Amino acid sequence: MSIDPLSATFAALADPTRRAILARLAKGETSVTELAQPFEMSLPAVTKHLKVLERAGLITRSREAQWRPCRLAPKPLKDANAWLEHYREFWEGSFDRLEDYLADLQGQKRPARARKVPTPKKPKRGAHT
Amino acid sequence: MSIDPLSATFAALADPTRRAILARLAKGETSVTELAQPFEMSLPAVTKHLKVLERAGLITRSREAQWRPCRLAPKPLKDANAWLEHYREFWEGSFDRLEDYLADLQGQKRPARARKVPTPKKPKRGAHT
DNA sequence: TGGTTATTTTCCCACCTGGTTAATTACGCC
DNA sequence: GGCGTAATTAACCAGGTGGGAAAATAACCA
Repeated sequence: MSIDPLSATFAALADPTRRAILARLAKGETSVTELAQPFEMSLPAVTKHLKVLERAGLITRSREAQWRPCRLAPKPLKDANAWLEHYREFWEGSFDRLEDYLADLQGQKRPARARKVPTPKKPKRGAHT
Repeated sequence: MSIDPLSATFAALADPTRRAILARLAKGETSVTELAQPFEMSLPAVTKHLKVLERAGLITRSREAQWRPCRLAPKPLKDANAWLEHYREFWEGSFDRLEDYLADLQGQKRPARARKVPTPKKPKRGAHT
């Protein structure tokens, strides 16, 4: 599995069953059986999902007699959000040089768009000193 | 692959290489070769990453002579953020009944925590009518 | 038409994932 | 100790993913 926590978090979130589990957990701590209730899958399958969530640090588990209740843990969600936040300016419409080539898109009939592609190493053939 | 877009998005974000590609793309559209530059991996490997990102709708590709420049697309990031936002109250410290059992955690020496586990089906044995 | 550059496709590999069923562990209770 | 409930582990399968090397495309240039 992924070494870095952020990858583990996103990987854990990349499954509808696990997201549903988190949604349910946001309403309060529950047992595995309770958690498995709304799904069509077997209990072991749910256990595996919980393990993924636990490895990602998204849930913590305690022991209460023979129950292992799960509780939502905030940190990974917070970290994931922090990463996304980093791009907020982007999806909200105002960017760095992004608006530059967005504007460019509008007027892509103009020959001015020639600078769009950085042309990384084209002139390497004879002038790369 | 995942049918639902959100899963596809999170799955795409669950890889450091792909996140690095997005970070680079946030600074401006570039070619595949340029994008592959900072990584140790082969060009085909990068192509595959781009395909994952494209399937998730995180990038769009155009054609500029023999280059297929990639551009960051905002929607999936926005949607992922919207999903996370849903939990913001949670990681920021004030929740529904969450604060209930968080407070409970603090005083877990008190026998009051007996209600912590919902005890889904325990009393079924003789008094479940 | 042939050459050069950019990128993708194909085929290969090892490994993780999501699911199954069957067996096993962990408690609490009587 | 033995039963019942909660949950996990084990073994297995299909399929996806991340990587590589080599070959194939695509588009421009001369």
